[in-house]
Amino acid sequence: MATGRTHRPATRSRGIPEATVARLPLYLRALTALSERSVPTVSSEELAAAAGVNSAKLRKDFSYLGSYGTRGVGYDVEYLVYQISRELGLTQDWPVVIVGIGNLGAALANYGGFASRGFRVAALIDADPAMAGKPVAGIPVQHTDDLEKIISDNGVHIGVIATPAGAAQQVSERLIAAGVTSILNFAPTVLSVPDGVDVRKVDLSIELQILAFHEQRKAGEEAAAVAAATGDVVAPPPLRGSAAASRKGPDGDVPAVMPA
Amino acid sequence: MATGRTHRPATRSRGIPEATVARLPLYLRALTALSERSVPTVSSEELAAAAGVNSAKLRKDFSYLGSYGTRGVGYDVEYLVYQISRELGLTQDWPVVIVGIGNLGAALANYGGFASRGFRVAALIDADPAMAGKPVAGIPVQHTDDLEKIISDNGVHIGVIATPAGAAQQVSERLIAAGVTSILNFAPTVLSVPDGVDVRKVDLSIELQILAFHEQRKAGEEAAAVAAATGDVVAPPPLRGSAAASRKGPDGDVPAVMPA
DNA sequence: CACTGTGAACAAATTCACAGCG
DNA sequence: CGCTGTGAATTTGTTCACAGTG
Repeated sequence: MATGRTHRPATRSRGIPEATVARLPLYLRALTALSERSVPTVSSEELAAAAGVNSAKLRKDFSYLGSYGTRGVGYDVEYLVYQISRELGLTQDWPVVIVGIGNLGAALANYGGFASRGFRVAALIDADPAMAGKPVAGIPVQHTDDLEKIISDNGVHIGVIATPAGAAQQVSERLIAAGVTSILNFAPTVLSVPDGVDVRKVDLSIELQILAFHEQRKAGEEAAAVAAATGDVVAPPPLRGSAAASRKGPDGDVPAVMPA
Repeated sequence: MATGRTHRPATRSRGIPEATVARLPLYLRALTALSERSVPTVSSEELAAAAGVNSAKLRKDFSYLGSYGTRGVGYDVEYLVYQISRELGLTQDWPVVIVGIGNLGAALANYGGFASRGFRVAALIDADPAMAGKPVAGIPVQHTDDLEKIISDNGVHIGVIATPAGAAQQVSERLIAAGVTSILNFAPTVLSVPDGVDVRKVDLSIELQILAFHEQRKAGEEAAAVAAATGDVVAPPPLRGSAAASRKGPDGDVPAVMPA
């Protein structure tokens, strides 16, 4: 849900569906685990279970990559690991910079999963002069002033923004001007970037809000079940403020279980 | 991309599309910013720009909530803030526990955006006895042994897992047994949970891999553009291993720009 | 015979385009 | 007139179900 498909609108239809791309890392992880256990082959059924999807979807996904399975047998684990890695571009090493070395930035720098799969933390950058030189996760923090030089010296194309929201847009502009074309944004802001730059965002509070929505709905359903049994009219779960006077809800005036 | 739509498969069609739910927090954030600047009304166009979506989508999204706008004018900011908050269940307070107080867990605990919007960190839990009692973000860390009691004493329904991958499944089982029905999972594993439990996952390395895919594609396109100009044949960007002998690619044997 | 690969059916999400209201 | 709200068209994603192959 992150990338605004900012760049080229799928020029000549050749291409793997975005939804499939988003699942490839999942398959890759499951396959890597199998590989470590020296499992030679998997069926679509088994692999799908391990990746948490259904097998039809997995087979369809793989069909976009090519015919890499063997009918009656399944997929060769090692071979698939290789193919997916290559498709994702993980056979090369991607230098990454992290900008904003606060709590989160430090946590990201320390995150092991980074190095394991094709990514290398090339530099840590922070605006606080007091941080400069201090090592975090074994890498000395550098000052924002040198951002452009760091990017170009290291040939960085992928940047991670873990700054406060207020700084994110400006940081992204500097990153992009210096040559970054993919950004992973942890700051709770919408970045506006030129075409050709991909942005994905990770936002704790958005995820929690989505969970809260479903959680509230569950509470509503419970109440409805009870009410259905007792014949009561159900009021929407939380307080409904004074405002909601006389506006139309989605379906007229039906006393719905969900807040109208 | 996270929730496996684990629970009830949209029982009686009444309901807001998942894609819309996922955008409501985005709108809410943009609206909150406007509200702080005391802007009284916004058009769908303006708000859409602020939220990083297009205006048709925004209007369609809002139409699922009801008719909250005024034709010729736009939307009342305060009123919309209230309606969306209510829809997302943010008019009530959600106590949340964070399990796994390592680098990431600590960063999450310190994250301000938590409290701001209806969420309250009710407890921090870690398996390391040495951590017990130590305050993180002003909250004393408690030991995993007391997990069940903490959950039920605080009426927690939402849990955040920031443990190592190996511990995540077991932690989720304990959380669920104790009453949690929504989980935000930062551990790089697929959790398997019973129906009725929602899981959303946040995974740095998956996001980076998706970016790498697009990044690689960009490199390919550049090369293609150059090749088109010079008449060269283009080889797929990174090394292609020895394995790829004689398998079918997605579209026969066309010498494609993208790795076959 | 157990599996993959895939057309065809279906469902969800997005976008278009405009009627209709304030 | 300027905007929202929404049917209809389109695109994207998922699932079904089975032909075909090792």
